[in-house]
Amino acid sequence: MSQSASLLDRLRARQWRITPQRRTVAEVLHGDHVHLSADEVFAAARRRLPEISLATVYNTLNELVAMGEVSEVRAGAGVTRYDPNVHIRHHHLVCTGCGAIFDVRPEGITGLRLTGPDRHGYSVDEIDVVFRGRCPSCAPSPPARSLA
Amino acid sequence: MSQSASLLDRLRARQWRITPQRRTVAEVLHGDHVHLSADEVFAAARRRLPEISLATVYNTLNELVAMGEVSEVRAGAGVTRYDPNVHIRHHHLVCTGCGAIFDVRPEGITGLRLTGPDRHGYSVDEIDVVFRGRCPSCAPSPPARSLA
DNA sequence: TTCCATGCAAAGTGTTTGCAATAAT
DNA sequence: ATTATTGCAAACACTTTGCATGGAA
Repeated sequence: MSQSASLLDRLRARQWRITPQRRTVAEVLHGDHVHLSADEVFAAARRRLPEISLATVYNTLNELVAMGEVSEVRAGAGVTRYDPNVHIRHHHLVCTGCGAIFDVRPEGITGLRLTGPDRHGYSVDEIDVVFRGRCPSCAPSPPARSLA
Repeated sequence: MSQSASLLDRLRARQWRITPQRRTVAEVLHGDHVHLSADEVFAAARRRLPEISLATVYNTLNELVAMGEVSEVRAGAGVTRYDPNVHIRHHHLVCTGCGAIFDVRPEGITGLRLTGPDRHGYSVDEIDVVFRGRCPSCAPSPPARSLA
């Protein structure tokens, strides 16, 4: 269930320059079911290290993503969240009401693939699957947008 | 291959108030493999109707999405594209190099589902699948981000 | 004639960047 | 001592909004 080494340990192993700010961000991102937005990471980090700046949080998150230690999850329009669980292959279940996210390991995922013509000559590196629906709290069904 | 009725026809059927601006946006969005950003829609619309404003393009796109006649495709960081092909179920193949998008109908998609515990009590309304890779032009492989 | 859509420009988001001061190795 | 990181604030890209004008039905 848990990662073999903490994010921080993995960063040390990479000989990444550890600063109080980077360490704090890494600590905030510790866990298997964490999906925080940059602002949330900033808020949480600030509680432990009041002088940290938002720019540093963004810089750090971008570096973690570039290193492949954290992945970005696009939950919806303009909503980017950061997921430190990059070691266990998984996908996401997103609530269209409140934005809550769960990691999931769907059935049938192994059969997914693009056949010849549909590959369009691409080399496929990854497959992102996002299940969208309503969580128990936002229950009923979509807020029935009125239209036309 | 083609939609039974054009987007514009569908809008008329909905008794949507047709203005030159809305008609132009609908015309720009005509087709099965169209994935334009708001800016691109604006640029194309402007060629036909120079006095159209970007705000109107955004308003119109948002209304089309709310009506369910166009869907938003989140290709990557901050890139929202609009896809008028909402009648034929399909997914997307995105090039991580140039951002090119293709509609695809992957094999094995029907077996995809969340079993009990993984459903977390959600009612699942849709499943988005995005294949990411490199198109023939951006060929090789990822630009190998340097790190640590 | 009534009501709604438009255009404009200003205001909002969320994110990135330049640069001098500062800290990690 | 060297070199990279930080914080700040300004700059950015994208999107939304308020309001008076103009156009669709």
